[in-house]
Amino acid sequence: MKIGEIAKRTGLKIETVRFYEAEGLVSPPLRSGGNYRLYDRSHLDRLSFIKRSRDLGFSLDQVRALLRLADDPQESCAEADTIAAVHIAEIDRKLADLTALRAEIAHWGGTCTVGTVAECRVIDALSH
Amino acid sequence: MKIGEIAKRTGLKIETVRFYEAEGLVSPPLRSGGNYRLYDRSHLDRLSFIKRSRDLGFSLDQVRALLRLADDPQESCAEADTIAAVHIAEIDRKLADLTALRAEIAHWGGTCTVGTVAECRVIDALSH
DNA sequence: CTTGACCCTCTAGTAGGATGAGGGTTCATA
DNA sequence: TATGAACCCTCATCCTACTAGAGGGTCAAG
Repeated sequence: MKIGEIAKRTGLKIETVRFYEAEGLVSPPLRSGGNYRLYDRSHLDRLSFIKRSRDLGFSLDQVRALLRLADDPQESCAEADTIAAVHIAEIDRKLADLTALRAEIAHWGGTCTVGTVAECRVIDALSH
Repeated sequence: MKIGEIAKRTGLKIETVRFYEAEGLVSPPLRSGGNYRLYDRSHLDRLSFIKRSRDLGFSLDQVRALLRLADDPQESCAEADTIAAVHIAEIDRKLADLTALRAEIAHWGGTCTVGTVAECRVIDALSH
């Protein structure tokens, strides 16, 4: 299949598929006579794996490591577990940060649409 | 005061202070005979405002808009309210995303440190 | 033979800085 | 007077993970 179809099937953009190839995350596919990339099932699997990992918030470096592991089924699962655990910890930290942020901004009280900036709670909160 | 001191007082890095100047968020300060930047109280206030806004997650473009408003106290508060409301909505969206993510990853079950990649729940979940 | 959909490479841009090279300044101390 | 440490300067390059655009080639249908 050509790049447009694999993009549609994986949910990636065409440019992103090419980008992943340039980054070495997928091997360069064969080319047609007209120099078009021709993908097969294994590319589809690999790109889907990447897409899914990215959707779950793993960084490209983490994806790289996960792919390396997935490529070698004899390898121990420990490293994959560690990557997942680190990622969960990151998510929890971000959740805590955002929750605190939301609380702080919400604490400013409702809107104050009627007044001028001079009495604006938003500007005031940022100034001190 | 020189850039090192204002950086320490605002909690910004020296490079970031210079970056904000290059971006037009703060006006260029006076220079000493030796070409050092010399800041005064107004710079300190402005940079603190920026730092606080950034810490609360506003983008530099949002900060720019907030600064413009803060500079003109006669202006209506409505725009500042809108910026804050948009930001809260963004935070809520991110919170929802991260919560869903966390649930999905947690759903993989605990770790599987003992096995090989072939039976690894992490790799398996990413493959399908 | 042309039109439109698709594909190619290469370059540059995005946010918000971080890092480093290669220098100049200031001030206290030897 | 020299010198060393701490501070400052500009300019260029790098980071993540793409995205957009220029300028062109390919292919099938009508």
